[in-house]
Amino acid sequence: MFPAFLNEDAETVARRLLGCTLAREIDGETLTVRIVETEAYDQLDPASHTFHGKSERNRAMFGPSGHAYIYLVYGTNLCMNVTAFEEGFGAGALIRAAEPMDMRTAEIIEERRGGRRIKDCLNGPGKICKSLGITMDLYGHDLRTPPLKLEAGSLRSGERVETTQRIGITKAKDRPRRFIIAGNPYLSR
DNA sequence: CCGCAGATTGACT
DNA sequence: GTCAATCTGCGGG
Repeated sequence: MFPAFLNEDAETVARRLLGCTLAREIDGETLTVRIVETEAYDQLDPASHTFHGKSERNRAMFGPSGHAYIYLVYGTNLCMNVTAFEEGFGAGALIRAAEPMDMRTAEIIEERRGGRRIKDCLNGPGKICKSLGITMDLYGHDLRTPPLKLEAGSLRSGERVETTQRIGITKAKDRPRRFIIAGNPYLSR
């Protein structure tokens, strides 16, 4: 089932994406991972790409919710956001870390990443895109449809959400807009 | 184990 | 020209 809360504000979406899954179809296989770390960004936030308004690069963030906003950072890394809120307002949640849902997914990712251990393949936004083969081809992709589908999910018993400062940014660093499943082994850093 | 610098593209307060 | 929502490899202890 596709999540029903994506029209909410960025913080709510980021928080509620924890436990949801992403199913990526690639090379005849389906890789399924579960989101364990996110960050909220929106138009009112100095650290957001949408802070200074719409541009060619960020236009997906201003579109309807539930689509992929993908961007290049540091010239070498791609990162993916799930767009949030309503069309016209630039908001989304950066997917920062995930865990594999099954052994097969873990094995294929390790192979795709040249034998690197699975625990070092999904613990960072750039690594997720690389491990799942997410490229600019999927810019603006509707996450209801293959080859990249977002599915609703929830926390398991005993799991709880923790809120912290964001990571890797220089502006508005202090804002507590990072959400994690506390203690999960696949968190970044 | 740790810390640091290089990579490499595109947007533009 | 500067700097970015990062990753990786390398060198030192």
